[in-house]
Amino acid sequence: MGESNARRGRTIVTLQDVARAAGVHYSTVSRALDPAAVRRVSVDTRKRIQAVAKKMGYQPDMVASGLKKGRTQTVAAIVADLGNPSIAPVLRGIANRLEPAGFMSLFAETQDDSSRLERILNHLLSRRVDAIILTAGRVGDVRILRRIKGHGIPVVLALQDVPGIRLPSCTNDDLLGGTLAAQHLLALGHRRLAQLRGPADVQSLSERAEGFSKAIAAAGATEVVIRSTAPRGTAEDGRRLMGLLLDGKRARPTGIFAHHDLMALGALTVAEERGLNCPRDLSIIGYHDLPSVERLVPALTTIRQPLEEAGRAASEMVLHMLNSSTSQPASRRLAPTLMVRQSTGPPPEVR
Amino acid sequence: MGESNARRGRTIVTLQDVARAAGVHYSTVSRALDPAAVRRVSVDTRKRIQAVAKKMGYQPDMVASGLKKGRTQTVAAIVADLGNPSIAPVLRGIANRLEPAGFMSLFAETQDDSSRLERILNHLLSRRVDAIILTAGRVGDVRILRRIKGHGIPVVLALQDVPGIRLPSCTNDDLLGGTLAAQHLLALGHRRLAQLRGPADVQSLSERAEGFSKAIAAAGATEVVIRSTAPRGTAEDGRRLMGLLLDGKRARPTGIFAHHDLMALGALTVAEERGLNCPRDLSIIGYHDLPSVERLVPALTTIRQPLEEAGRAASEMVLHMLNSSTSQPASRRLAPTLMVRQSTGPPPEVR
DNA sequence: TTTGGTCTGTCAAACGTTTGGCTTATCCGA
DNA sequence: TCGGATAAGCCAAACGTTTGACAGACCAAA
Repeated sequence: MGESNARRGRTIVTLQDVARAAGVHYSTVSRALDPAAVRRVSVDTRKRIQAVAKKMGYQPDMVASGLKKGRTQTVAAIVADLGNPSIAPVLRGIANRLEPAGFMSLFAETQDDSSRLERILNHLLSRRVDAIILTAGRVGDVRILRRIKGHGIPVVLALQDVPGIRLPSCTNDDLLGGTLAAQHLLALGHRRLAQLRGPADVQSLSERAEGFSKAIAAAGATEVVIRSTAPRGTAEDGRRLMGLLLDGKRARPTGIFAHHDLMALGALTVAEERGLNCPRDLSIIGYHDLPSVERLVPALTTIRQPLEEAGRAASEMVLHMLNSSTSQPASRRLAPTLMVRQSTGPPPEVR
Repeated sequence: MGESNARRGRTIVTLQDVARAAGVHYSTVSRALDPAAVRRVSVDTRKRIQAVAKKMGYQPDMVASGLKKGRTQTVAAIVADLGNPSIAPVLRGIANRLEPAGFMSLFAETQDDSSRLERILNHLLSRRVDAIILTAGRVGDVRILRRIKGHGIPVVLALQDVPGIRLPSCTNDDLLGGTLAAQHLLALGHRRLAQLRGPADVQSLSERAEGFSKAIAAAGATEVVIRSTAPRGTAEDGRRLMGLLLDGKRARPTGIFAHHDLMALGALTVAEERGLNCPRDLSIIGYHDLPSVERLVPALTTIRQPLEEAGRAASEMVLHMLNSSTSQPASRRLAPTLMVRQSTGPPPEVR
């Protein structure tokens, strides 16, 4: 044995090696390098051993340590689609929060495939990751999650909720997002408003719609409703819905809330094509604050979600659960913020 | 001991447990479950053990296995910036190629921070990943890479090259990309061409420029060169450079090659602002084929890089190196393809 | 009956840590 | 000088696998 190391030319320095070089037992080396085990080794042997270890380039073997301790100082975040632009900031938030706490974050992608999710989870469990963060996926399989939860390691959700199982989660407050959009337009003086909806079966989107509609109703303004086939939330949908809206027989609304920046973009181009100026003739507000929309002409007013914060918050929950295995932390809803730019302004009748 | 498992309520089923239930020695269970160890256990005990293992929900412990075998069936891919839209397809290519070969892919992000890269590499090594793929990062620190390479595990580069160390890599042929752009415009009849350059210190970008210029020179056409301060490759840069180009005293070029789709977008808006129609008055070609540019008006002609293919190719190299530890595989350059859409057409003088 | 060979399966030693318990050595006060 | 406390470090048993060596059973050939 040890063959494979030798064959591959690895030069693994073990506790044994350091111990031999320092003239002590290897358990002493282990303790000398473990900040928690102070008092078991005198200050100067500790110093000496540390020096030797450093000189020899000793790196603790997390695999061996993991086997013994049952923990590996690793947290995995699983996402459905790495191409989703909302994801990178969340993962960054996770890594940046977890690293100072002594945990490495590793990421895996399910590609929206439930069987792949299962394989990933099995692998991670068998690699003894200390916790798992599931973020922004349509996770159909509650059964799998139940098994993981039963396994005893912390599982928290970020940017999503899974019905049918009680897991701490950290989501964006889409109700508030819709409300903010409405309040902004109302405050500018708009009285006829409309929304370009995304897919209704996504919970966060129906919350956006609800928040928007309620705020309008509360202010006594009117909402023009578009009847249409189910949208998917793309720029094309934005064009299509905006077309329907402008073709409608009712008085044209002046304030438009698109459920996604891309839809807002589509709507903007249609408006321009028809000779309507934004924000002079109508105001458009998007959702997500995609990286590019700030630099559009006109720069898009939109709702920004605190994505890094979501990752951080999820990590806090993980750390909490790792420390006190008893209580499950409460789920959190994060408040989005309104980014006011050039695509919204007072309606024509006010000026 | 075993405390931590119990305390956390984990129910880890070990070989021992299965062996007890099946009434055999645990090493027999190990062999019964190892497809490579056929012939060491009779076909019916094997069947029986497999059934018991399945019923008990046995999952092999990769940590223990990793400790014993020195391998963990895991490959890590390290990226600089997960927000880069080119990255997700590469990672997908990696995961999809490696999974059928029995390896799990895990991802980590350096956030373009060299010290973080070092921490990540140390962690991964000490977790005994079997290979590392570095993709699309500005990796300054050759020293670190040398150490990893000396460690004996396969390291391959995807979408980047690191000068100063010989590592197998898998990059896009930007020279060819530039050539394709030029040839397309020349074939349409354009004789006055220009490029909107990205940062010159990025090797791939200077290759694009070189491929473009050489093809033009070879065809005897003229290239209008823009003098400007260093661009960063954004939409603003596109606007700025296009502005300079249109303000120039020389005859306006009709074929424009932008080094990045975003620059092409910026250029397009400037052209429209000045009343120039694309593709009637001038043709614009971008680079990258970002997800959105297909649905622009006009849809952008651009160069697509085979990103998934890059991930796959890098994975092939890894597998090759894992199997035959002797030879280092040859680096590969992948050919980009031209995506012809509506933003290019024959120049005015030809029609 | 012995010899030799194939099949199955058991034994036990690793892999590199962590950690409770134990053995010394040292020091202090009586 | 002695008993006892404390400090410092050694010992060895885990953790859950993998795997070479070995043992017993069975069969065929001699």
